[in-house]
Amino acid sequence: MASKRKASTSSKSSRLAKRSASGAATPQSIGSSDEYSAEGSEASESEAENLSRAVKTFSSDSLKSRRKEQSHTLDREAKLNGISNLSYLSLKPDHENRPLWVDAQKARITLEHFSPLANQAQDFLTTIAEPLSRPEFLHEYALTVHSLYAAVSVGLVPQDIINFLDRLSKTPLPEEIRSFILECTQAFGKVKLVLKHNRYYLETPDNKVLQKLMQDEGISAQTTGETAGIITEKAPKMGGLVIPGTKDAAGVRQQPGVQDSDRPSTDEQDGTAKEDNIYMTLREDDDDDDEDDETHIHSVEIPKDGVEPVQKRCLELGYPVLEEYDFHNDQINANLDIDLKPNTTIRTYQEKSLSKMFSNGRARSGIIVLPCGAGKTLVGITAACTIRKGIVILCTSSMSVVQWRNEFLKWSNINPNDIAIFTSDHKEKFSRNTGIIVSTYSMVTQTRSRSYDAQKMMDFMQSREWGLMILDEVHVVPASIFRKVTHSIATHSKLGLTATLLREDDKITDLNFLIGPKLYEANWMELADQGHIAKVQCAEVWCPMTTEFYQEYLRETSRKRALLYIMNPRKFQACQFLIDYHEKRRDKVIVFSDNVFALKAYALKLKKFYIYGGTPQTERLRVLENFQHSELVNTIFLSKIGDTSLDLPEATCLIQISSHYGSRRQEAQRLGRILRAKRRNDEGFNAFFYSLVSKDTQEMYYSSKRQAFLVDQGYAFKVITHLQGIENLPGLAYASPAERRELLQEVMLQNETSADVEKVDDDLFSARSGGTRGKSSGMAKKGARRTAGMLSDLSGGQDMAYIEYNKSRNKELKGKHNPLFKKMAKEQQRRKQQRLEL
DNA sequence: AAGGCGGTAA
DNA sequence: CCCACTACCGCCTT
Repeated sequence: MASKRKASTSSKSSRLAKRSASGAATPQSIGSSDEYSAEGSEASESEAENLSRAVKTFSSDSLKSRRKEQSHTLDREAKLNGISNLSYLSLKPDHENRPLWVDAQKARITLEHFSPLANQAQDFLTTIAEPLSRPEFLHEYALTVHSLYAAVSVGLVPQDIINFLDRLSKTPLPEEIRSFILECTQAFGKVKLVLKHNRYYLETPDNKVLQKLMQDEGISAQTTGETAGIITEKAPKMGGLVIPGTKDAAGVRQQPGVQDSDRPSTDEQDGTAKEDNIYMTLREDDDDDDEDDETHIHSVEIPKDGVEPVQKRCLELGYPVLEEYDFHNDQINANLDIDLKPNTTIRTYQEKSLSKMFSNGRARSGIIVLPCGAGKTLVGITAACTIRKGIVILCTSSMSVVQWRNEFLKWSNINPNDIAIFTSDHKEKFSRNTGIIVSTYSMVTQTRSRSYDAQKMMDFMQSREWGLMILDEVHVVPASIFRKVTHSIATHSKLGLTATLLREDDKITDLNFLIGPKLYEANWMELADQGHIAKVQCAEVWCPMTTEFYQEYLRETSRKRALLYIMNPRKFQACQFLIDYHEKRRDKVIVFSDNVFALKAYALKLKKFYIYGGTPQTERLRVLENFQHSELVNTIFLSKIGDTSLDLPEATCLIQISSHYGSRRQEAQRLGRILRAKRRNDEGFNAFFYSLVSKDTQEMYYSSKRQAFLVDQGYAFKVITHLQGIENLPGLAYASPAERRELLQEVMLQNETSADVEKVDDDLFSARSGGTRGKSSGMAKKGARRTAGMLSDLSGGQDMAYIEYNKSRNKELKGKHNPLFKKMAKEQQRRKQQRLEL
């Protein structure tokens, strides 16, 4: 649940370990300033200062993470000798067959991923614990209050969890863990919010709990009035409902509408079956235990507008309210005529995630976490096809609104008239008595005056009851405004979808009561191994600062430093080289830059198209279209517009040149842009992800922070300190000190006048002929072509103490000018023409 | 079609 | 600890 994975010391340490392991560089090697001496010694003093700071950063990090490392050491030793360092506990005789280590003090669980039982264990662990890091061999999980909450909410009882851990642990389950689980879970899952016959009920099998809650002023205040009073009735028998693990467990299968062909292929079913066995055996163990408690349920009705405060209050009291929707028995809301198309197949993990949602025959609210490109949309659609009531879908941008609608039409048999779009320029309604509405968060949460149509539409949405609300990119919801959606529209259940359930603030835990617990989180590496998403080679390219730039860097206030390390000529060269290399491999390259100035500067200098916020819609589309289909456009530059709100074509290589904040979410999201890549190279990678980092600057720190999430997902970042052959790249930019000085001046000028961005835009590279903002995106005027010829002048080249990365590359790196430029020039002409005509 | 505005991330 | 700061979004109005 609490996917609040701050870039914790633990992740840092594992990252550091990885860096050293890659053999390219260790933190210590930063200390050797030899590399810089070639370029002038006057800066060396301040450099040394900076270096020692860098070293200090790393070492203090490693100090902080000592605990983690210790635990790793324990694990390693334990693994090697078969002797437990958790020596206060005795190993079970057959411990070798059991894959789990349970650390009672930290409530951590370590899974030996090489164990034959690992797969079964992993499924269960992701249900009951928070995955901290999942590299190749040892996976670490944390048992937390939130993760146990999630476990209970998908239908596990405490004894399930204890039995499971006890069974798979190498040692007898520590008493602390046992009591921790019992303590946490006794209050969880006891209270449910159920919507029956259009009324909300707070429901619990434990009358004492309800009594206790009713004694709370905040809650009783909401339940007085004509609806007051506790109702006690017999609990519905599990009749049509199912428990996790039985062969009907997957909610999708209960639906008669879902065809047999939707079943996973046979080998996939094996996986499910194994998982079933675990559940089954566990169930047998405790079948009798919870029988007596659950024969009666006690409930109290809550008026609609009381739901939100009660929910919040219950959480504060330690009784988080589960939301479930008994859609089978909802006679009030009209059924929606929708099914998956017969030939639609759902992948195992998609089915698994949905089975968490529907395992008891009701729809429970919660969050499903799948990496980009793993088919989140199809999960949402299948959920919609299971519930088959009115559906609201909320997205972050109007672009994805259109995509969602298209996906619905593609995967389901929904009548196009039954699925309506509600954005600023589309205000449709569905024609019949129920249907699907796709909208944006901002449309629904609009605080200021609405246009007449929008108001009418909102009234409509609020006047009726919806079966399911799908919250796309659900990690945005904790923002103060967006969270309004969770109660401004009446909906029986909520499904949050996201690839990266993390934020740099701590609001992510709010999702627990705003939407529900995390029902499922996929393992990126596993999906990559199964071929569902691309295998990505991640690399961090360390670019030393040139002397001139580093001097200014040290002089500047932190505010102005960013541009210096982004515009670092060495970084530019690395970027140029990588683009060249990957274009020759026929890769499609996307270059990301947060900084718009740098974005333009890079793109114009390299004569590539770029898209940023100010680029008009038509031009964006044209550039993307060309990038996707034209042989001539193989590289585009994108601002952070590409992070979210752009429907990007498939790329196979991604280069990040500026990323000066430590946003793990952004990093993951960007990586997601290449997860759909299909083509495979000799080493088995589909795609490449480079982060260009200026050495010995703040960027190093941010970069490691940003990578924390991906590292926890099991990605290894290779450190590259030398791009083999870069010195010989024809037309290498900024090869001469004069050019670099010129660039530096431009950067300094930009820093001076950054207030007046427009002005600088216009004259800095004189790349365009006036016009309003955005019109320039595209390319430099023809004629600015740089020629090779500065190669002899590579005075700065030898100071790059690079280590070789890949020997086999750039055999064929003989420059040949791309006809792209001509084509771009034509394009530019045409655009100008168009502008004149308009 | 463009600018104002309020909103978000970090 | 909170706040930087910039770039971006979508919606509404003109």
